[in-house]
Amino acid sequence: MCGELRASDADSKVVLMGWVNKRRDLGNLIFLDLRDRSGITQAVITADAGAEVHDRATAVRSEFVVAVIGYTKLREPNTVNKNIPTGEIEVVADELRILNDCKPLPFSPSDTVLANEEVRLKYRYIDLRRPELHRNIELRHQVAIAIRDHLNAQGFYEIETPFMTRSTPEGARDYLVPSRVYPGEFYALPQSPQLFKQILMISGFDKYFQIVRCFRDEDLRADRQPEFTQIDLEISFPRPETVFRVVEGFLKAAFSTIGVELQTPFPQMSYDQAIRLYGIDKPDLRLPAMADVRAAFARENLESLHVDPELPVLAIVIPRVGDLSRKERDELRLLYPARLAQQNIKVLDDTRRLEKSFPQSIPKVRELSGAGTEDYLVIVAAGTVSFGDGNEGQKPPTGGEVGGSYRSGSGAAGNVPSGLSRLSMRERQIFEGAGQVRLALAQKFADRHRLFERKGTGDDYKLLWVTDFPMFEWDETEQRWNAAHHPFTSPHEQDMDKLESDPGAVRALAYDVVLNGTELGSGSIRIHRQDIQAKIFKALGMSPEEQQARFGFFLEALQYGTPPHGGIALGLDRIVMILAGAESLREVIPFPKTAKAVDLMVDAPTPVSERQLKELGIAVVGKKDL
RNA sequence: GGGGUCGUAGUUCAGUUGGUUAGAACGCUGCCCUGUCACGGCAGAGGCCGCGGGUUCGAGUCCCGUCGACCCCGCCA
Repeated sequence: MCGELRASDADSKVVLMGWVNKRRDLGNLIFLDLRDRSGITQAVITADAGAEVHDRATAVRSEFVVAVIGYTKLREPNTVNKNIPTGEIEVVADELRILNDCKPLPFSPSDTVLANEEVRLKYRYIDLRRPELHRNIELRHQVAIAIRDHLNAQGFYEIETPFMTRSTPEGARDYLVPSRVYPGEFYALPQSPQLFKQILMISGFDKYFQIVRCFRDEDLRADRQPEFTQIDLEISFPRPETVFRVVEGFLKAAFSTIGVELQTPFPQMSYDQAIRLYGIDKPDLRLPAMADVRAAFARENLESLHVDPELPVLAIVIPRVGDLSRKERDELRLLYPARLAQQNIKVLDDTRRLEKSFPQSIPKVRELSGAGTEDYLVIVAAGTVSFGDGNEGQKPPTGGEVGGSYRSGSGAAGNVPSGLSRLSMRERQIFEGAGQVRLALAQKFADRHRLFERKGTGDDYKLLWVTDFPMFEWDETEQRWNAAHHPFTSPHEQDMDKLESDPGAVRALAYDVVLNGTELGSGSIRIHRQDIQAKIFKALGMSPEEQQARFGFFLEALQYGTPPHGGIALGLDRIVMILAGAESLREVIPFPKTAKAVDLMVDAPTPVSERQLKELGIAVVGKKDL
């Protein structure tokens, strides 16, 4: 093939077939760069090949499909091309056959500057010829194979589940498929095979996996497509660690396809710790953690800064950025979340001025946060005075003495095993606000701190498990508790008694695997007992009728000998994206959709004929008047 | 649903304060060229300035609307 010939192959007869990547016509001497999926080889057409071959070579253009018959020749030392693996050799053509011509292209796979993504997506088949996309698709294949091999070796069965099904309990909107046989009724495409895999456990297939397409009708992002691929698995009789070891095993196998050796087991961190140290539930461990530096300041100092001394004062350290000018800092503020002002959260970014005002404090801050003098230091803290608005649910209490806002008192009892008090709403806002500032800064100064650069070692990839997620989240608009993961997630045994008294304190046996600040996958130990399931539904405020209507079949199944079970699902697209070093999922999916869920190549979705609609019993209403 | 960036030749881009003939590079067409690899040289073709409206003597440029691509928030494990 085109990318395989080396100096050792000199002087052999070869036939190369491929696309003309580039033609260089020097008159009586013509070079063709021949490309196939393995790479590029230069073919030479000299006068010796005869007039007919020469004429054909003259007629050739970019992306013609040709066959070159000839022999391999070592290049003269001064004509070797060091930029390509086949550069020491070339194929001297005796014969050239044009297998197919090619119209002038909207853009060329060999272009160094990429065309607009709209054009690339419309002519996806041309864009896909680019070696970079070829590499990504190959990588995807290799990763999938490595995972299959690993799971197969561990005794997992790959089992398919239906695409035409009914809604599963994830919270996203469904893609619906109308039924001709039952007009007015619909299948739903699975958001995940969640219930089917749990049923498989009930059926005794105690190790299941599937590399499977999932569908969610939600707004898209660079790392979200409406259809995406999950590595889905479920195990009977597991502890969370059972699942962790399996995932670590196949990720290790997947990463070894790019020559990276991962250290296992991955570190673990509770959700609570993640919020406190990183202000987010998917921490990027490549960057330093935040530190509460309240102790570095005297209470009066904080008060003089209008900072609430009862709440965390968080130092964010961005290494090797150095000091910033006033102008730079002003520009940075635009990057901070607008919410901070509404929530009355202060960002103190003028360290020099702080140092002047509080000469003893800043060295202590540096000590507590580990910030060197080369590093950029920002402090995020809760403001005491609300300027005008600040109306965000709980106003900071007026008056001098400021307690934590509601709920923080109850947490001090120490009922959380980590020994930390439970986060109040206000504390959460501060941690999360600081976490966002931290990420914004890290992104902005990536080329200065250089922590995102790849060295090609396992250090480039910081993986961890985040555990002990809260079981429920409070839904402000609906004024009720929602399942944070899904309603079949098992609570911690120690927290069972709080299901009714204090749902917000119940921790779930749920876990995420996180890589460099990206959530790769999410799973849990499931509920296998019907009585506990009923309690959860009750805590969620779901009536028995509603339970029956949505999950009746499953609740029934639970009662027929369900083993303890649990599992996880990981986003294959995201894994490959990170391994490929790509910025977008579209770079690792052969036929992706746009941010508005349109396939520009086939032009989908489209309206359908009245006849088709009628047969399905569907009438379209609310078409935009045009 | 909200915010931002962008839309000019096949492609990537430039286009001054609103001014008369809208430019460049690559690609394309023709000619020349035996060591190129971003080949080189000469000549040429190629434009609904996304679309619709407005302001103006005059709009690629200003205003309003609309469509599309991308990024972010909301939403989504």
